[in-house]
Amino acid sequence: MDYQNLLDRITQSLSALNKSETKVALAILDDPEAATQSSIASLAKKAGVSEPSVNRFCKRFKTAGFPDFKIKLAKSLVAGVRFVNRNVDADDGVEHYTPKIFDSTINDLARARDSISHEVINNVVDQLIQAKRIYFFGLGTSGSVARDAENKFFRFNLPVSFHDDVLMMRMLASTAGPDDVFFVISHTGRTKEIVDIAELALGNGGTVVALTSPDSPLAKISSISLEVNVPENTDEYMAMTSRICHLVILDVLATGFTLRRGFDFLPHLEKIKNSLKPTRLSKKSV
Amino acid sequence: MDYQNLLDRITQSLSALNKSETKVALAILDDPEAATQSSIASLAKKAGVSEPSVNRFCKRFKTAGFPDFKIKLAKSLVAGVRFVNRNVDADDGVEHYTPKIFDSTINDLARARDSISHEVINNVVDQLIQAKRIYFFGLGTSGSVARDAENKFFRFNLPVSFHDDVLMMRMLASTAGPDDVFFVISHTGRTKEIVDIAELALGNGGTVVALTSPDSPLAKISSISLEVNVPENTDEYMAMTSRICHLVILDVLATGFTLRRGFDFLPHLEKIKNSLKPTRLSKKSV
DNA sequence: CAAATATTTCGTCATTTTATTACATTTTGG
DNA sequence: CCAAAATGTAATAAAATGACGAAATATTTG
Repeated sequence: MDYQNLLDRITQSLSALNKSETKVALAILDDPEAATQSSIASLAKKAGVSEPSVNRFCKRFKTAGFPDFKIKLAKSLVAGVRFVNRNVDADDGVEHYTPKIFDSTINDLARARDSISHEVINNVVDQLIQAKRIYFFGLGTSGSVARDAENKFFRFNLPVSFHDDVLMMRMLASTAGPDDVFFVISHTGRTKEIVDIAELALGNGGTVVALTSPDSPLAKISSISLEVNVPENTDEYMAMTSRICHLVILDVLATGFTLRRGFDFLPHLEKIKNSLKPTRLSKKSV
Repeated sequence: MDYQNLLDRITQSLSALNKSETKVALAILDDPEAATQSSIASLAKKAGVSEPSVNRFCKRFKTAGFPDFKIKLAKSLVAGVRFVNRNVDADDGVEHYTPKIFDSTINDLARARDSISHEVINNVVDQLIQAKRIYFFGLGTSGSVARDAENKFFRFNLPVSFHDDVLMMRMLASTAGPDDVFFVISHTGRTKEIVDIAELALGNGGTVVALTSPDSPLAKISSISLEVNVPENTDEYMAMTSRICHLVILDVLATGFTLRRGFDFLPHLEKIKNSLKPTRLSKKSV
């Protein structure tokens, strides 16, 4: 799926266009909203070119024709989903940086959604279903992701734990068995300790599922790796969105898990829900 | 502009449609993306109705005609605006539930982006800037969010800690001072213990910032409350997206913090980055 | 309750609008 | 002045819409 915004592509290639194409481009950029509403004839008239010129313009941008072009254009016009230039500037006020951060997160999620391998997800769900025991490992930010995962999978009545302590990880990895799944989370996939521990677990017959970036050392050695390609943000201001993607992927896995196990697990989930009720203030009180 | 999503409107009015209109609606909902690509003829065929029926359907939804309808539909399909029918069904395969979960998360983020108060964010950033000490509190899932927050704010060279242990929380709250900010995270905002602790901290002169749902007991008593309205998911399969929103809001706050403090902090961030380098495997190795 | 009538729903077909293709002409650059 | 690219003209094809009437459904009335 093309997540490169059409409107931006037009702007960017303005200089590379020939005479009539430029006319068309300007006519569109002048009022893109109007362009999505008009017929090829009226746009041609506005641009001062012939209808086939407009048509050729559309094909130049790899769209099937004018109607298809209009649809792609309309999509790129939707409020609040500008995929470009969403970096925070030093002089941004709160009303600028807030939507920018949301948008860049949304953007990365959309990317992850379209690039994730369904087959791998299925395989990982298989592994989790078969596991007698699941360990979630992560350091730093990924530690929080691992902690969240524990919280989630714990509800499935499975022996599951999370660890953000390399010594514990090492000990557990060294006693790994064939029924143990080590779910190792690492944004970079190149933290020495983590890679070592994964290798240790593998060496002892455990299964290592990695949630990390493509082609990283961790991804390479793991039994299965869920690879998320989130562009590294060199920008100091920028949030690390990879952890958000990781969390959502864990949601996906948990869902896959529930679906596979079938409805027999719902009562169990209900029990956990109920166990929390006494700790809540009722909606009416206070 | 109509910010009521077309796809949404179709789903909602499903019950009010007559026979052939229902057929058209189902054909569209089955694969909205495909619908935006097809001609009136092919859609009519897929729905098993005549072409004018499709046309009438379009006009029923206050669009000029089929082409206009397709454009409005396309807009409602853009990432972050898929408000509809994204609940996981029991018979969904991996290729269905994966995008659904991503989409519903994206959707909630877009909602949060548009509903969050910039003024409140500014106020919270003010509080964080002034704070001599920041405590992030959270239980369960929100504990992971708090942990992530600690990780993030720690980089600002501030005394900051996270706690997911109610006893610790209580002790810290009971020794609260005017320079202490208690950043309390709770999805529901109605966990007794948490509300008690917040009140304790307030009583001792501390500032309580809540990240929770609107009108909850916690929101009501806190000094400032960042309210996120994420629709409660009754669906057992569904992921809890509120924590994702919370994380992004913390990213926003961290960004606001950095911007406010100015560039003097960048060297400090650089130092932390460098401190992690020796733990990484180089890109070339392995 | 049934027949008659009105109303809504929906398809057929003709018409119009819109987009595309093939080809001719013009322009541009060497 | 020729070759190649760019652009327009006109014919064609495709798509969408409108007018109309038949069928189905609902409503009234005897």
